[in-house]
Amino acid sequence: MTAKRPATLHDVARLAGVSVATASKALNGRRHVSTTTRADVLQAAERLAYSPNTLARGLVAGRTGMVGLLTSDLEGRLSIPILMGAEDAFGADRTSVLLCDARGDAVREGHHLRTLLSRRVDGLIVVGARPDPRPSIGRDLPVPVVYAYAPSDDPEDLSLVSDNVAGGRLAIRHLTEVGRRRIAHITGDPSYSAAHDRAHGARQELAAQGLELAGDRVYFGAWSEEWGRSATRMLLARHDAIDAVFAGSDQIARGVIDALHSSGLEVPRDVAVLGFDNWEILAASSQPPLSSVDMNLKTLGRVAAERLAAAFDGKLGSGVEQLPCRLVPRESTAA
Amino acid sequence: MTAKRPATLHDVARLAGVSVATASKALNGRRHVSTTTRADVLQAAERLAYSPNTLARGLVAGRTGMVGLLTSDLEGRLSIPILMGAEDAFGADRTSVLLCDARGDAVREGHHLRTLLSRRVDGLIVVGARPDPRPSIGRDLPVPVVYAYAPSDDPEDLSLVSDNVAGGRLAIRHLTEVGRRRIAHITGDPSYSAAHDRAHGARQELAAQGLELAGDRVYFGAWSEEWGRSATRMLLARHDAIDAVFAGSDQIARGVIDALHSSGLEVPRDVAVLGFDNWEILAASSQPPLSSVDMNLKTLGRVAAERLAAAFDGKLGSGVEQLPCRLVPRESTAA
DNA sequence: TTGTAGGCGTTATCAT
DNA sequence: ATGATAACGCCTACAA
Repeated sequence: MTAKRPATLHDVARLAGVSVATASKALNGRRHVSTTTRADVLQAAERLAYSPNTLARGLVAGRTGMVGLLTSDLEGRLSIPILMGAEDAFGADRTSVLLCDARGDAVREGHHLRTLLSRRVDGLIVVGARPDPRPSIGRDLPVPVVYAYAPSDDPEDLSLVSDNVAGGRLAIRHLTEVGRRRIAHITGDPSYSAAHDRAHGARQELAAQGLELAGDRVYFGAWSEEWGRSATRMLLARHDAIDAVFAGSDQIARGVIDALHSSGLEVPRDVAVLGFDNWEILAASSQPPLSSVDMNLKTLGRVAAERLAAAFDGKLGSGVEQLPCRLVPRESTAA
Repeated sequence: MTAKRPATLHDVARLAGVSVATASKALNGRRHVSTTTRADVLQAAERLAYSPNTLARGLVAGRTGMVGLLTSDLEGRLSIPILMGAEDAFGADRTSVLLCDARGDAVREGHHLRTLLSRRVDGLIVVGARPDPRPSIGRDLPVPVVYAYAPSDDPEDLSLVSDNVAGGRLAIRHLTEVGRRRIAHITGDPSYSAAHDRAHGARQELAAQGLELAGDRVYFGAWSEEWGRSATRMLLARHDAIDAVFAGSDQIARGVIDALHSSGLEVPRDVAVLGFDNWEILAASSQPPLSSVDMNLKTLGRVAAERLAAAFDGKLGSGVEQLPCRLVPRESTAA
């Protein structure tokens, strides 16, 4: 409620009747402190509710224990899992995350970048809004930078992305494992490289199994339910014997399910539907619950943190590192 | 990429051939510095790409320019808008936000709290996962605390919440304005005070207009699509002449729409449907797009920041402050 | 107008 | 085992 100045090491030392140096050692568990002295100091700290000033500590250590998370993801759908993964990897007590939302605005991003650097963050994680290459935030920054989800367009930077090709393969493998053979692929905006990568992976796996893509082609369109619905209608109008749809996103998948139901088809009995993103709120509450490919964003965050931590002492790698996706089966593809 | 030590004020001063004190004054625009000296210093700073160390500055100023955002909201649906509002109010360059996710774990929350305090944040915003009173994080904290979305159970704390009663009234007013008279209310888990508040507001406004709740009672259940569906079926089984449903959440609303469609009813022609939360991803991609009551979370964040800023010099208020909701009309309630 | 000196809270070095 | 003391980078009296 009110403002009483927090106790300093000085206060603790004085109360314990020792010097600040001794108090510091005692509190940090360093050697060369007698057991009794240590106890005295600890007790004094306790009494004063002493909490070390991390700022001052950082000043001398040359490390702040903070990393910046620079995102353009307006809803937090990407940045929150990534943040959680990073927190897990760092250990929340040693490293805190400063979250800055650039809201897709380059000016604001530059602004946040300067602020973060002036706060002397130990490292930076840059999260893009879409999984395509994005402009690098610069080469000669004083701290290591890891790009997550959206890779940097500078090959010298280190980027961590989901392996969308493998994700596409994974999707088809799952559908064939549950016995489907006539699989169509409805996906989103063809200007997204991720759409092509997933489609490419799907084709690879189909070919490997001697199957062909149902519906004659990949249905590119938009990342929306509406596109899922209309593409499905187009697909059904061909009167192909479809028994599964691999959708490029969960939103599309919901549209697909919707259109299938409208046509009197049952999911998964007549047609299995598989989504992508595993956006919990959409996938779990879908009717039936939607199987989906999860991009392991939390792992992405964890690995980003690990790479940063490694870079704190040593050097950072470069290039694009692909991380595997994971399949989350629910009822929409039940056997 | 690599680690070259950032320039310090010392470096700038040396390059400009002045003392650090003069350099400091020049850079901070203080008086008693000759024009030429100032120019020299600025130029030196420019050449060295000098960026002041905010930590060191905070150490002497006694203010860090950081606030902690302690959340339990796993998806960021609440905390991200609140964070954005806070950023707007503070001005992102003066104040940064440390986001910590307690993941609904009291131990982790205490941990984060200690970390934030030891980082000497200037203030704290606590965001709960559900809009019911939550345990206070403590009375005698050294910094001002504002609770957002979920109020503190300690009346001495300052809490900012959405006015759910007014939200309920708003919902009914909108539905009657588009000509509906037989309005039912399907809402979520009755253990949520927000469910009762919204229902209460709805009843108030209905009474004020001389109307009665259709369906005989408020349908409490769960915050899920599934409940929306089954409640709607129950409702329709009564063969009342419903012409609108006010749903307690967007998820419920989607279930309602789904069940209405299954019964051959058209939205909004036969039955208008209004949601609550205005969760963009759900509301906008619904079929038809869902009108919804928005809790103005961004405003909540902005006001939280304002209250904190006011508390930095002066004292913080207490009690629960209710902020108005806003209606976002889409097609599901079109006239 | 400019520079010197002290202090913010901590840690680390080096005497004692 | 303990305690001065010097950093860390910055700001601000106060002196010159």
